[in-house]
Amino acid sequence: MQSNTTTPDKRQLLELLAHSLSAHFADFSAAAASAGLTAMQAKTLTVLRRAPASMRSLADTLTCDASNVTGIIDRLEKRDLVRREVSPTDRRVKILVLTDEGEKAIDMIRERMEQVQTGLDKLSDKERSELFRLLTTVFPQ
Amino acid sequence: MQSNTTTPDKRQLLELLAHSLSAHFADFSAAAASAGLTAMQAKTLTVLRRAPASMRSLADTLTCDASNVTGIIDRLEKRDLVRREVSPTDRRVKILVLTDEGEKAIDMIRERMEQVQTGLDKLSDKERSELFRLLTTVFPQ
DNA sequence: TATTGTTATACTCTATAACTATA
DNA sequence: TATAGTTATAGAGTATAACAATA
Repeated sequence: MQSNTTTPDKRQLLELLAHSLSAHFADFSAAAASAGLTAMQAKTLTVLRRAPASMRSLADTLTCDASNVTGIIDRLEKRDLVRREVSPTDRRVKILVLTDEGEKAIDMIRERMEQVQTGLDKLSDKERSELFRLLTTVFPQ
Repeated sequence: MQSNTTTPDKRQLLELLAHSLSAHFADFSAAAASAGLTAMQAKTLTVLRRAPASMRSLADTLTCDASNVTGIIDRLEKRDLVRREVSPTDRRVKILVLTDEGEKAIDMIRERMEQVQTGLDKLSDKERSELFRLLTTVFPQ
């Protein structure tokens, strides 16, 4: 079986990527909103779900200025989703830890995403592997 | 040649999509910033580059409330990148048209994106076609 | 001296609700 | 009445600069 379409050029692929990622972001925002969170707050919880982090390293991961993280964490801490702890080795550093409620919130959002993103279910195992490989090539980790 | 990796599950694909989204958005924001624009302003110019649109339809395309569009267009119009015209058929409707300078700005950003997104250059024609097909399947237009 | 985190400031984006002018 | 667009308001994210505490 052979495709009868011509190879898409770089511009077409960029437009499709923009559209696809935009759709993904809309879904993520909606999933976050279903837990009463913004996309940025949900992303922050996702990062801290993997491992606790300092304010500094969180700012690097979120690629935003450190001054922004203060406000983001303030709002999450006010809702008992995140806890600030003082580092035992460097008293300047705050270690950010997810509370049990914070873990529950991000796990719920992640489940919601798996329910909503039905497009991925249309792919065969072989196609999933190929999409994974291609995206990793285009956006190296 | 055969891959020795197992098929990624849905969660892994979702995480990769999130990572790709972040990387692409960071690149787009940087490209927009190089023209002194925010990502939202650049996206607005991208939409209007295809065809003029009313405030209402632009709000639908940007998936935000109509009240936001007023401010976004205010700022773009103040810099002579966009022009409001009154619709000849319905005097309530404003038609948004890109100025020559607005066209120049978004074309420059698009060129910058093509230079920056070098990941796509790593793909063969066949891989580009396959990525296009897979993304269209997962995120239908 | 350098780094971590915070505060102050200003701007943009966001949704909601109330308003106007047209249809 | 219903729709298109605006205004007012409040909250969230953003960068910059200045600051205190600690290394």
